[in-house]
Amino acid sequence: MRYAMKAKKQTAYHHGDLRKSLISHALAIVNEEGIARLTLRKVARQAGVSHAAPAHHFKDMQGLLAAIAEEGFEKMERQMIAAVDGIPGEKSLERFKTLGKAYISFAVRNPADLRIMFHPRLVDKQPYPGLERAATSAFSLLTAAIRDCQEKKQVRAGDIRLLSLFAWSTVHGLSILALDNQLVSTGLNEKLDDYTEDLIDLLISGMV
Amino acid sequence: MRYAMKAKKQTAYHHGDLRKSLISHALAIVNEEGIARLTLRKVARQAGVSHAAPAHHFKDMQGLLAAIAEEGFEKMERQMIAAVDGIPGEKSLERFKTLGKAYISFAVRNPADLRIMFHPRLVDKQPYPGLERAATSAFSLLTAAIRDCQEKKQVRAGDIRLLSLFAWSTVHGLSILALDNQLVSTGLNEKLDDYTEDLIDLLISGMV
DNA sequence: TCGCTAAACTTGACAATGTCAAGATTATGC
DNA sequence: GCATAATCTTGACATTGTCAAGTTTAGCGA
Repeated sequence: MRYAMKAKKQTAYHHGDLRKSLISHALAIVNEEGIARLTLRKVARQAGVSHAAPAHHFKDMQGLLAAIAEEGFEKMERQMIAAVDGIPGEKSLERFKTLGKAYISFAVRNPADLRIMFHPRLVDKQPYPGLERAATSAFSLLTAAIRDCQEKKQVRAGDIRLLSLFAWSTVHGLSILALDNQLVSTGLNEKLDDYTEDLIDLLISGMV
Repeated sequence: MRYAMKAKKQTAYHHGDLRKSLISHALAIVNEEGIARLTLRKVARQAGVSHAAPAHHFKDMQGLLAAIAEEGFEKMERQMIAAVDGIPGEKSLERFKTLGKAYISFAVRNPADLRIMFHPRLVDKQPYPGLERAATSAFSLLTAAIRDCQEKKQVRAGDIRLLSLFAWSTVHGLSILALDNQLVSTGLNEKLDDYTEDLIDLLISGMV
């Protein structure tokens, strides 16, 4: 259905588009059972394929995670770009604010992606140049937006790295806390959107 | 050596203080090899004990993690309290700032603890009331400090939960990024202390 | 269309792991 | 000093990640 074009070529032996199938099944597992229960063999099983099949697309578990993370950063970047699409260039602060909200929005709506994107086993991205590129590229959206605000005097001057770090920490911190359900006990989860809005206002008032 | 008192009672069969030993070996493993390589059997091996021994102190892997996390939150809280110890009560903002720095300092100096404290498998703390208490208690230090600042008009009025969330997100976000070495590529790791200082100043300037 | 090479996938095996049940050893309180 | 509980061991089982070697299929040039 989803891979109709390839499905015609599909046989009992060749899957059609196993790579995509494995990735989407892996994401489903992480979403439904948590990342602790993600297993190479389970992914293979759900894709209807032998337990060693994934190794031919991703060398090992880490390879699978890296591939998912890379696509995750790309998805996030696309959504961030789409979010600021209609906003005119002179409204720098508005664009920055929207980027931050898009980051959190992506995190909350795609918890599985975020978990894998920041998985402990992927801290060292050097073995995966594609992943490294994707992560850097997404992050540089924030940096560029802040620099733009600085140039238009809408944000205080100063070390761009410090300001980026501040913004990233805040936005990433809220994301992690939110999708860890660390907020459930505080009753914030329901009004997350409101809080996100207010939080970013606080963030900005620290930067101007 | 370390457990000299108990060591006298130690025999070939009974360890002496296996619980503490297991915890410290687990932390060492996470520090040296990363949390992905933490294994119940390895911990048992390093403690010089059979592979099933840990089960008698912690029901399972999750139980071990919960115990370590609980002690981690307690350690963090103690260090945060110690950090503000000499600061007079009227310097509310100074106290809050110091708490934030202590949080990050603890995170960076005890990466293994922090990783376990916020381990995905411990998101649901309900099965571990001690852990839940310890976590809540540590977090409430921040909240109380902010409330105190509000009462002394050193921080803007408003929803205390929002401000706490903001502070926690920022501080926790920087901690996570720092100990994930997510900052290595930006070259910030060396000057982390300076950046921490500046970051919290930004944080506060968003809150006043 | 044939045939060959490489890609895609399977089968089988191995060591390691978490966890359980049952047994052995030691400490402790009465 | 003895019963009982706490502490630890032994052995076993299903499951996992990862190889190595074999099987099936696709793509492609002649």
